[in-house]
Amino acid sequence: MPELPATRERILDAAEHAFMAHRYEGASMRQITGEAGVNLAAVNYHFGNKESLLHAVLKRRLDGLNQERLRVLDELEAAAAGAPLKPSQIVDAFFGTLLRMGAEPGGDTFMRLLGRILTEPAEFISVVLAQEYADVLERFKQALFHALPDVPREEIVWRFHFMLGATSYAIAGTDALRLVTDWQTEAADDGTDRLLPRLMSFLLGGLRAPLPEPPAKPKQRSRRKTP
Amino acid sequence: MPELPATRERILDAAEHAFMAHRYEGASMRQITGEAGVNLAAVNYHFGNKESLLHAVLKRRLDGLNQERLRVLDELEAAAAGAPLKPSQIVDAFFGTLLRMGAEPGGDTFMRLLGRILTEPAEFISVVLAQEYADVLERFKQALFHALPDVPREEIVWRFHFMLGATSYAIAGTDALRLVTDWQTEAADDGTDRLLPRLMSFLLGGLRAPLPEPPAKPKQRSRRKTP
DNA sequence: GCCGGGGTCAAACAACTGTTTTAATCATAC
DNA sequence: GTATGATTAAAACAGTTGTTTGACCCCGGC
Repeated sequence: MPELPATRERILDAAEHAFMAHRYEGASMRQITGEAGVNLAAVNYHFGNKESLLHAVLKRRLDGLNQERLRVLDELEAAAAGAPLKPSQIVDAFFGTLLRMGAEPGGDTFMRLLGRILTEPAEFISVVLAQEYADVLERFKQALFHALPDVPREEIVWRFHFMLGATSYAIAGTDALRLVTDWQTEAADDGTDRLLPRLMSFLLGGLRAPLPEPPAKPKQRSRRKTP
Repeated sequence: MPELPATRERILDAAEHAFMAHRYEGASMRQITGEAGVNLAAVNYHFGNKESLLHAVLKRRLDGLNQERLRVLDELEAAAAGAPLKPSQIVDAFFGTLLRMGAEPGGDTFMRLLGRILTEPAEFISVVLAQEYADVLERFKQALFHALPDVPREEIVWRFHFMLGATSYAIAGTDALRLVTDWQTEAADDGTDRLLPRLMSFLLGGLRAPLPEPPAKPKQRSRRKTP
């Protein structure tokens, strides 16, 4: 193969960093191309437009991440031989694989980018992520359904949603919420190796929490809320 | 008092909606003033600049919310007479009060705005929220410290962080993650009255989860990770 | 030699950004 | 009535945005 075009990768790296630092709309093409050391028109030449650039940035890492997630899940299910998995195994295969990717060189900036981009209101991002995530999310949902047969599926979907939110904040709001919670004295710079077990125990505790009382039947307890 | 200037409130309402829909940088002054039906220069006349407008939008609701949160906490602590509160009481006073504010007319758009704005990388927003949140967050942290005396304080701070993330996603990502998790069939439009008990049980489960094993001592298990 | 095309470059494009300016309008006080 | 201060109006401000243009370079094939 001929020498790989270095500018494409440099644009992707710079864009990943800029999108992480300033979000999609806040990161300008001139910032990205300036940081990459390439011409302004290079990104339009190689990627078409800004949207496709973000798509390429996400796809570059998400492909590998989701492949790895499915591989781990396949391995677990093969070892279980039909028996339902433990919830902790599934949660670790999904969220643990994500967080461990942050330990790789350069993976931390992408993790923070991912955490921030999930709340973007731009529609095309959601569409991209839906395409990227659809199959793997379905697989993990089914695995959780089998692992927790006595929990209503609707409840599992909700809790999966909550777990996504907690994880996203944990990796994205590293500096945003540091101001809010002002814990500069405690637990500031002890990397992600401590974050992983903390987050995992929180997620599992939430996932296996006792079910909320069925809401629409107020005949058991007649507790009225501030009438 | 003279007739309250209607344009100020209309600007605030329109800005709240626009900031919720397009975030801070994505919402333009012309969108806001156009939606409010006022002149473009009106916002600069009444608020100075765009940053101060966002500050006013947040302050208008956060003041009442935090006052209510502190009031509920005061009431609980007065009723307990020195005894530590139950964690569920504290969590409900903080997050339940927030979610119940979403049930008020117009409160839902602000809740979604709040959930999205917390991950903004712009510094001044974090500064504003730090000023706004500092005292109430400290009060609730202390309450949790007393309620969970055998849990390390560092761990409580982390889990408070996780709870913030899960809540933020639950209220902000109503449409963003609906695409990802494609649950259009299930639990789409049964308002926030069902969300509250679901989220509360998840948060409490995560808050009271068993502590993670102390991480920095790898002499117990010699499991090496993919050498 | 020359030709062709992938890649880079500076420059300009139209559209949009937040903000300011200046004039016009309004209600109220004298 | 006029004067006064607060609000609104249209227009222009300087700057940035993403994208496009057309010339330019370089390198392998003929």
